Amino acid sequence: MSSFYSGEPKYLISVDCVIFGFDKDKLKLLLVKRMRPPQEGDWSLMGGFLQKDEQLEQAAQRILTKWTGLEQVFLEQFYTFSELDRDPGARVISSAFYALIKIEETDKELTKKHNAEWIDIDKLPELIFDHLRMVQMALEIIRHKCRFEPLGFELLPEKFTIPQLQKLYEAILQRKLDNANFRKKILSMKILKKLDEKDKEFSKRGAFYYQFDQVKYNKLNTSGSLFEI
Amino acid sequence: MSSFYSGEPKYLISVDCVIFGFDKDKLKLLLVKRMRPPQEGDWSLMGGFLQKDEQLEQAAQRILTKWTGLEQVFLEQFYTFSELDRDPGARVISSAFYALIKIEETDKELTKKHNAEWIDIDKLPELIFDHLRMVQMALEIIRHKCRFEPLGFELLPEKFTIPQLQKLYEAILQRKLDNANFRKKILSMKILKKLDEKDKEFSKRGAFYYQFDQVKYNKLNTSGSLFEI
DNA sequence: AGTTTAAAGGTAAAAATAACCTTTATAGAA
DNA sequence: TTCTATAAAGGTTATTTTTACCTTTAAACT
Repeated sequence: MSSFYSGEPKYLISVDCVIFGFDKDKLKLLLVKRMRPPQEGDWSLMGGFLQKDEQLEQAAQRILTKWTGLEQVFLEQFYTFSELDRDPGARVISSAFYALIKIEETDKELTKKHNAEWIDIDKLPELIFDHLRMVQMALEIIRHKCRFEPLGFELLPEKFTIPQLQKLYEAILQRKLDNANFRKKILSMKILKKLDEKDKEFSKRGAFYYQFDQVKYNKLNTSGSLFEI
Repeated sequence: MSSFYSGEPKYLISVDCVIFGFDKDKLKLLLVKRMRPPQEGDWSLMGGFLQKDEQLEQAAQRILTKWTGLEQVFLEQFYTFSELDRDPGARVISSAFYALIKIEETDKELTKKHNAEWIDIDKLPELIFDHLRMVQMALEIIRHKCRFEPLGFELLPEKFTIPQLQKLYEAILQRKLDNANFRKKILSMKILKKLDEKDKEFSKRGAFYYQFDQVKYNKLNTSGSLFEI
């Protein structure tokens, strides 16, 4: 049956991952200093070639795990790049994914071992190939998407405070939000579970910890009304 | 330099196009009855293999032109499908695009010659491979996207009436809209140019024709305020 | 001239948003 | 022990937006 396709060209396919994290009120990106040619010493996203027994999503997961130790994280394909000369080494079609992860859950040893570093989103170094374009496209998408889907919680620890959540949205959306109105809005959705424990790191009074309630969110979502910041 | 990549597997890459049109108040899809194996006689999206000298976007445009005669239309990549057995004939990675086109501008001869037909979106036949999944994903995306970007105008003739535009949005969003409120909203954006010509096909009074004003839209867009239905 | 119909314009209640102000809990200083 | 400073959290009000629904209008056809 494959004879119908004989004669058609074949291509190398790679997967590149734009990995976002949040730390100290800043949106960060996990980048790696290439330890091997081509362009040894330059910064790049983490990537790898699609293997015969896997699909793109699995390859992306494999790469993410290799660099962070994490499994089961928010990981989505967003575009496949195919410019003829995007990789000067060969014609490589690259499917790009973005991941939103909780930095504190990553395997620091692994990150260090692979020469990867968390870089502030507005202090990016030069990146190889079309990786900067990938980052920009991913940013644009999550900036839009975070307003309609509960992405924010993917970047925070299991337990977080409302002010922390607000800081995260301010970092993603690049603008100040009114704290009273933000609190009202997020609490009115009834998708957070209040814990009776406080975080006193940032204030004397302390801020209550909350947890995202996936079950309540699913109900909200299927009932038609939707999450919106 | 390509020696760094030697030993990595290569794949067939195809492009599939989900082509949307709008006619008689119905959202439609251009589908084709396969004239050659595999699965001869079955319905499918229009597709083709990525050629050596082109990138995915160009391949999609080539395929679109082949079946409709159109160039310069709204065409966007939305996902790359890579399930191991998605095509029983061989391992084929397929990048899927959706197109929004004005049916009346298509080359009817060409469509007919290639055995393609416009099918009502809620009367879809069985589709080969994972093409139904592609259609569903594309639908989901344009349903969301049409609320924030002026996609609608891509599906209507250059000149259209407000009631026509409303019918289109009702078809995409699958719900009735209040005609007075719809009119107010769309006109308040000031992105339409009123012509002094009426369409009297659907009412005795007749409805004024309007044109989408891309320049005004760009101003609206860059000035921060945004299109929203 | 009267009837019918969709287009187009208008209005008022309700809901959501935005701006801003007040109170509260607590650590650390006085 | 009391005072002070600060961020958290709650409250108030004006403004804007949305929603539902009603009225008028233009033109074809009786």
